[in-house]
Amino acid sequence: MNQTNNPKKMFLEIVKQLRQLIADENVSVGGKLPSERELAERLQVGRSTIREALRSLELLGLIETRRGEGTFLSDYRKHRLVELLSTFILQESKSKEDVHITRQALEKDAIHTICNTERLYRLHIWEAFKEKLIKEEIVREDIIREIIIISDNRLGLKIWFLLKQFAGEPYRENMNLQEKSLWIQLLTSLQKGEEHQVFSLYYEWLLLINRGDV
Amino acid sequence: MNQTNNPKKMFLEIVKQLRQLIADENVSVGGKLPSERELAERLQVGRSTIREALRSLELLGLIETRRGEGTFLSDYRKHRLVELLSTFILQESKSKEDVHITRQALEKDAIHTICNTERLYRLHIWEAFKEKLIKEEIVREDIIREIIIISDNRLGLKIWFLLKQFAGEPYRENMNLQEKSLWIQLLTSLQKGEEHQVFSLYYEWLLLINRGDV
DNA sequence: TATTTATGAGTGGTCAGACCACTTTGTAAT
DNA sequence: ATTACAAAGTGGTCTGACCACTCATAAATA
Repeated sequence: MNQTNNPKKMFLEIVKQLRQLIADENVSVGGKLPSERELAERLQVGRSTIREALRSLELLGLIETRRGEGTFLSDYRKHRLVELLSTFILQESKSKEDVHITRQALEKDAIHTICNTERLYRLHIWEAFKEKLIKEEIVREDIIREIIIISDNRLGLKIWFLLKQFAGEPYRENMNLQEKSLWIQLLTSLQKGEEHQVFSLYYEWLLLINRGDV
Repeated sequence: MNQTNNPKKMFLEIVKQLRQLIADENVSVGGKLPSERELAERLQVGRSTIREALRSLELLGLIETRRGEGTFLSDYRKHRLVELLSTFILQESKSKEDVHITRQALEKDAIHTICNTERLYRLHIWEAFKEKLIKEEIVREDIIREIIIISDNRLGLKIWFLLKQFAGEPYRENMNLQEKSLWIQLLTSLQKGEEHQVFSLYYEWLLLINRGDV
């Protein structure tokens, strides 16, 4: 008969009302929500229904609960978009190559961004890694992460971080002399904003670390 | 004392176990999950705990429940992540900008890939849209999606699709003459593999559609 | 026999009450 | 004034009980 055979899903209604309540009472980030028992009474539903709604929001990372204390509105910047994305969507396209490509897309974009807009910060990269690079112990991850951080795309950083984990990349290996040399050149060019040269070196690096696999 | 004072969150554990169960028993899209009462017994927890986990997944749109019938695994493409998070999160402009940037990174990477490797398929793009573009009704989304599809990065496509929804972009608007003209040029260049020219036009297009905002 | 109707088992939806574990706070003993 | 203890408040979980609904089966009917 009707397209949605469930005209009412109480717990969904509660989710909506909770949002309303948060807005109305101006609950700020970190602020405390009414207790489950109080909410049950105020919204005229059973406590279990309230809990179903709260647990849903908790899975999304929108609220935080602490036993014995209460329920708190969490920083919405801590949402789990990416995590949930990876959990439920990334599984389908297990293709390792897709992960590679996507991750590299983010890396390249960060490089592009830095070369074209962030003159001030380009210095930081080189300064931050100069000594470590020349001396010894440093892993690729630290450099690349820093590059993406400086490009100031937090969402991209999150996704990149996940993809890195997911692919089980050899990102934590120590670099040999050849690779270090390459990175020194790359960072030098990056500092100068020589985009073309940076990408040239980046691709050279990709060939170097993928000398066997993929 | 400890940073995470909640070592166990049963309902989160159940969410995990449900995923495992779905994988183990090879429940396919549209397939039926065990009843709540059976799950409670099998996983050795109360029915209310099972329900909290199921309701969380339902809010995400990952499962579908029908009273009197049961619980079913729903098409993952129907998930609600985007709507939900956008209502809570997207108020912050920086997030929105991050979404823009990340999405564009994927688009640019697809263009790059096509220009450099997919000689054979470049023809398809032009052929596929030639008539529609010149004639009339076509939305941006169709073209860009096709480009990413041809670049053959399925993961990138999924993420792009999500970000597009998330940002509520004007992707479904019809294009005016100026925009169409731009795309015709762009696709022509793309077909020839003239990367530099394609990017030039791409950036021109970005300026065009963002002529007011961002 | 074929069709309709009634029944009951199974399922999700909701509620109420009971504990438990934990935190905070206030009070009483020192 | 400090410490120790008790009580209240909170989330976490379980149990049992209904309700509303769907579906398969059996019974009654044509």
